[in-house]
Amino acid sequence: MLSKKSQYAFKALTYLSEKFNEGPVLISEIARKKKIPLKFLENILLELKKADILDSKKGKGGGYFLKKSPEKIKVSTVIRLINGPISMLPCVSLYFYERCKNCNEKSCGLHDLMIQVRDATLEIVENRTLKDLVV
Amino acid sequence: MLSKKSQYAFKALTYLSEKFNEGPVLISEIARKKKIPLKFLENILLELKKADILDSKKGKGGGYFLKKSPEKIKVSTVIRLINGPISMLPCVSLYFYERCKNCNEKSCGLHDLMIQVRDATLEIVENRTLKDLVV
DNA sequence: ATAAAGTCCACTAACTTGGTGGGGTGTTTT
DNA sequence: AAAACACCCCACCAAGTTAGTGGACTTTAT
Repeated sequence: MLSKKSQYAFKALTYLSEKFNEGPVLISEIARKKKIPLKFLENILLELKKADILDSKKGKGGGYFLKKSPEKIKVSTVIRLINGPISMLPCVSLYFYERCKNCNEKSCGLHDLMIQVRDATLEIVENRTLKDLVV
Repeated sequence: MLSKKSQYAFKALTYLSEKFNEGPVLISEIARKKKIPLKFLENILLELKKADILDSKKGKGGGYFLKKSPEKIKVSTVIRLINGPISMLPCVSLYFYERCKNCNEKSCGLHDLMIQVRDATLEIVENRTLKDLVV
């Protein structure tokens, strides 16, 4: 399941996608419009900034804005950043791989199955962007 | 991600699938062969029994065994029982549904996307059984 | 200078995960 | 009948994660 943090991140990013190219948006505005706890949102946006997804401007007239256009930001990128692995097992993860102890991956039925699940999921989230979230 | 508990459950169930129709298997045997902490495994097997997946026999010659044949036990059933929801959002879950507050499901881009992910995942885990985990 | 707005650090309550310990209950064998 | 066997059940625990909060600091515009 996606954490609340991830859901907040997507809400905020969707909002910023709608306002893309309209200049900086206040954290407080996003928090109010999307009903996200202000201080928590602060952390989230900062994290997205450090990951090069958002940029910000301080002082009057400042705020947050998308660093790239919405169709260039993949859903999978946001999930991995805020939520963590997309795979259901570490031994099957592309970005968070850890080998299975007590299970040789060559002959593990669960391993093979979870690769299929991973690929089916990636097929979707790697090919959708913030643009697709705006309806 | 699947919890360690879920991974243990699948290891144990795979082992019991291999020994299907060979009579009861000791918890301690499963624990030793699959390297699962004994007491933890006890809890897991009991839970699987209460869910009608396993059955058990007490006293000498006792142990655990599959209640149905391996090809009748779906992977999805086990995941839902031990791990919880398969969906990435509560508002998209078939078995653990909770409505989204602050997000009308009619017009939520993330909602629609996560339905696609859910269906792609279900397509796999609903159509695989314990039999498929034995290689 | 002052106010606006993001940055950073540290802390916390509640919950979940991954266990462990010990006694109780039912079955089989002797 | 009693001992041995093996599952059943309850309660507890440490560590980590989640979902925040509070307060001081820095940068920028006017």
